Amino acid sequence: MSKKPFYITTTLPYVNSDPHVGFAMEIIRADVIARHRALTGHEVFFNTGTDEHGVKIYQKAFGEGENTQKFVDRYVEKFKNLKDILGLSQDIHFIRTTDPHHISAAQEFWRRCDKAGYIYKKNYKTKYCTGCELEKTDTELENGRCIIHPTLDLLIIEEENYFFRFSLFGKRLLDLYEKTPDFVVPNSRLNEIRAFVERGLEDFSISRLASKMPWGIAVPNDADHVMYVWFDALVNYISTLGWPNDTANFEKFWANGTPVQYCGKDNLRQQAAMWQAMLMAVGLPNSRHVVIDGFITGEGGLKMSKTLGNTVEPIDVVKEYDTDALRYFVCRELSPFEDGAFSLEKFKEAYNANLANGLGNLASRTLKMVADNTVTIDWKSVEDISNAVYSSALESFNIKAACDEIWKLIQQTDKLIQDGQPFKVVKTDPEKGKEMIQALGKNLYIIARMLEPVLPSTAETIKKLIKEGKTPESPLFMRK
RNA sequence: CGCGGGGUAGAGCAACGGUAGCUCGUCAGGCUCAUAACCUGAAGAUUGCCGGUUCGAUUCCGGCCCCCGCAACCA
Repeated sequence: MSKKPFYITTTLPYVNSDPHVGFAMEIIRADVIARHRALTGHEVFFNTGTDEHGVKIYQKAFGEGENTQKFVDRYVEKFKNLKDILGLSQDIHFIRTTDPHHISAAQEFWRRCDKAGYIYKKNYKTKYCTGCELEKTDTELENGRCIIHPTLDLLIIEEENYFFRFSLFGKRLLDLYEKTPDFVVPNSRLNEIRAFVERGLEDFSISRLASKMPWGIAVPNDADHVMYVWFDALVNYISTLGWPNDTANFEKFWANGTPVQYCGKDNLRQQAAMWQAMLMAVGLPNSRHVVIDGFITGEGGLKMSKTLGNTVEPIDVVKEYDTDALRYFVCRELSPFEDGAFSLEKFKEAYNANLANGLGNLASRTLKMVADNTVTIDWKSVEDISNAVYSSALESFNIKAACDEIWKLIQQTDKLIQDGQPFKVVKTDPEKGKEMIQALGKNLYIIARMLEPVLPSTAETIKKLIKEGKTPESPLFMRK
């Protein structure tokens, strides 16, 4: 039986700082979807990587007196380490925008865009603060002045940039949203991007002067310019597949697959509009789904910030609680599409209630009865998951709803034990008692099967214990 | 009239035109297989404010107040 191709990617985090919990959430969720697809007969191509060009990285490396390439090489390792820290799929693809293949792919993409007539040159005005010696964007200004140097006037600098004719794609983008209403998930974000496109699009700049900022991919046939990092970075979604050279993988996973892109809500425009217009410009098929995550906020729903001291480092959480606990929190305790608050207090509460007391305790009590009464669990009979709510939730990227379904079964099984009291029955009517325990064991196996995409290592442990008829040597999740 | 999200029990969330549910916490009872875990029950909400539509609105419409994020060349 040939497997259906399935492609999923995260955005590429920018490597100017350590991986933060928001990206951890994004990639864990993408991993859950990827694992679910792999478990349901798909051949999965799961992409992530690092975005390594641009002025911020150039400046930061410069500021630290380090060679830019060495600087990014060093940071990339931190992102590659996420694979183990977060328990990601072993076969995840990791692309760097400094990979030679990606560089040539981005240049080819540019050429095709240019050839199709969607790139042109024009003057571009920037605001420059002589205090910071930096160009400023409007968001970095207050009352038309630099926040750090409010007494200085800003210099207006004019330079030539290449622009992408984004303005020509409004109609086609709206058609795309119209034709595929689940193109952007959730629906509220589709409305948002539609409203944005309806308001009218402006062409955007896609290059920078190499004399000012050399850390970028060279623009074909113009040594004076490098690509603006957005243009370069977005191409990774297809360069990772080998495009334009390896068309086999591209055809299979992108053109004939259903490419899914996960991203944070700050990336809505880039992923759901700009990138889609770029694809249209070169005549390539659009993505199939763009799934938008909310932000993780700190205590009290406030933006996480170092000064407020409400930041949470994923690696610290994993050190104290383990990978699956973090995966659990991200998948079930945070809203699947809206902002959600992450505090250690909340984390501990959820951990104790649902992993230690809920899942872990149920596994302990069930497995104890199974082992003490030497009951053999007919796990093969429940190998297939036939829970429609669970499956359709995962297919529509509502991981939380899928998890709720698992915890519903955990609760039901706890109640089954309480109501039926098999531990008592087995003493007076062994046959009937064992039958009841057999049913509990099957339930636990179903729970483990459903947990596989979400808590892969815990699921594996439980399945193994059931098959061997053993009890856990130590609690699956120690109470904290 | 820039855009979007939100205001529901002590806290965090869910739901929906027709008795407002869940988790944590609190109180009472039960069970003992289990990680002082598990099960049951109780207390606790005039669903931000005002008006409208309706037999009936928390849910639809209008207005107002408050909170948060974004406002594209910030990668």
